[in-house]
Amino acid sequence: MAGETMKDALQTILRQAIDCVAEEFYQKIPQDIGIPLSVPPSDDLGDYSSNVAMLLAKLFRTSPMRLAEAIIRNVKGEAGPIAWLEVKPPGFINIFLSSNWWRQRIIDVLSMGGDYGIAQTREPQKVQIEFVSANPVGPLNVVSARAAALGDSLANLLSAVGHEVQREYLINDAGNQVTLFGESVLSRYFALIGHDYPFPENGYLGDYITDVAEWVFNEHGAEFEAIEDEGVRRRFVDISLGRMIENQRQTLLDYGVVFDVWFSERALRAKGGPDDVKAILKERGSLFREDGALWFEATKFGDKRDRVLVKRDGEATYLLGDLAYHRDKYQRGFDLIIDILGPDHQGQVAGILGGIEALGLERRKTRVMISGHVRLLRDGKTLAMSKRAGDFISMNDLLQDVGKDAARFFFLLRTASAHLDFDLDLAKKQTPENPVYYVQYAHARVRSIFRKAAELGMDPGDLIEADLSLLSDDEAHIAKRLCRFPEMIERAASKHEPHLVCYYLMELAGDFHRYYNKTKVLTNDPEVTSARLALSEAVRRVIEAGLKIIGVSAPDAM
RNA sequence: GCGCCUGUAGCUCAGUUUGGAUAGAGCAACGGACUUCUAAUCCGUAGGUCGUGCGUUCGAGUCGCACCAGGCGCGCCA
Repeated sequence: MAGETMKDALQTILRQAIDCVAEEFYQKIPQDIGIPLSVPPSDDLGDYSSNVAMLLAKLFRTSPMRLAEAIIRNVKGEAGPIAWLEVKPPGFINIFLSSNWWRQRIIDVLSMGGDYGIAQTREPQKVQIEFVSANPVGPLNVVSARAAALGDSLANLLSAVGHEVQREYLINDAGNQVTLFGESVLSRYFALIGHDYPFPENGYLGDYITDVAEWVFNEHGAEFEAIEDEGVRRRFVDISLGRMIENQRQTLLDYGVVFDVWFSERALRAKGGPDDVKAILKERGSLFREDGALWFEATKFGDKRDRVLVKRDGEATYLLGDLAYHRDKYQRGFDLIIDILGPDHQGQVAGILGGIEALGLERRKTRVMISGHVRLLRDGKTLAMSKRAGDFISMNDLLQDVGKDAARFFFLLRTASAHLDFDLDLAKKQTPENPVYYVQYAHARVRSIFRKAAELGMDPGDLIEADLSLLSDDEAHIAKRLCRFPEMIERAASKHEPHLVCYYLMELAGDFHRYYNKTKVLTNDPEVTSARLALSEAVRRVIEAGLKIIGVSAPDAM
């Protein structure tokens, strides 16, 4: 069923039935009606359920119950997976799939290998996701860690449903903060080579500045002594900056995140990006001068106030650079541009989107997501952090402390925009309170069963050949969950909500843990054992696939 | 003041996009299960004015309006 989920199939079947009923009632139904399908609250209400009769009753001038009855009379599903249908007041159509059909789906999982849940969408899009994009003047912090988990998982999800995804990191390598960073490092560096150099006002105080200075000194010695020379100074700053960027890249790599493009803002400026934006906006009549500054008439494009693009001193503002950047993205031909911004950037969203529109670009191609605040808790208390003073928990510290798997999983446990309390003690605990281990343990348990089987000299044979009809209804219930994996992936991808993956995995792991405690997989009956091993292996593969999407490892043993 | 986010069990949160059936999970509490493929697990008990009010609807945690509470953002900073 590559590319088509169970839901799609059922919708088609219902649609056909409704068309038949429409003829019966001499009614035309609009083409664009959707057929809502949901999973009912309990198993005795069916495997899927639709309220479509309640929605169409008025149109058909009949009661929801009568319409629902008429629809199920017209369902032709003899050969299909539908076992029977029921109508329940006030007009639900409940669909029961045959238990045997569910069991057979285990084969799908096993035969599709790592591709289970990976479907081709109807319209593959070229998508760009830009995230993290932290200033290269310091180590990444925990907010970046959250954005990284979010962006990378979302990218994985969108790829999984067939989009072509590019991960991009914008390097803010132009501007004041870079100068300030350079001066800060320079001061430490000069101390190392035995000279005085004033530490800049509002300079960066963190230890990492000294680390960078030491690194430069170790690599290049006193080579930058002649700092008065503009060329020497520029090289010093570039080298220091490069070191910092490399540091960030390494941290992200440790986190399992690899960017396809590292986009330099400086290069964009050199290409004249900001000038082009000014020219276009001027031509379109969206600029004006006031108080010696150049303004963009953002209020005409949905912003609540106008925005400065070029300051009185001739310097470009952040917004101008960002508009140039977005224009560049549009020129690169993406169908969808996703920006994941930190919570402190929410104030500029209206300006960016307004500017995009003012440039004559399709505003709706850009989707801005705000990744929420992160508050770290230790011993039940909030950790205060100050970046300028260099007193904060970096992303590196976090990875050292709780590890990549716990960090990524915890960040995805909340919806993207909500504030998040990250309990460092909990994330470290190797106890059932910690959901990461719960899921990983289920995976390791399956591996363990197979190890045991081998130890006992059992030959499970080719699992695809297993006689799945030997499985019980309890086991079919797990197969149902497996079938919903592709639906969940599609939903998570289209809604841009990677956290759904975590919740699905916790439920599937729960199913398996319960099963494991209740049922022995390895038995004296080779046929039953094979069938149970097939189910277990299918569970393992789905857990592995789900964990892969959120960038968490699937251990063989714990 | 304006904008964004949040308010669901003692705690941390799903569920709100597209209204639907007895509102879910984990933790904490209490009581149980290890001669067993890993007890990092499982079984059971208990726990709720879905912030408040009004409205729309056959039906509202979900939609609309108003209000209350908390967080954040509102620069010719990035």
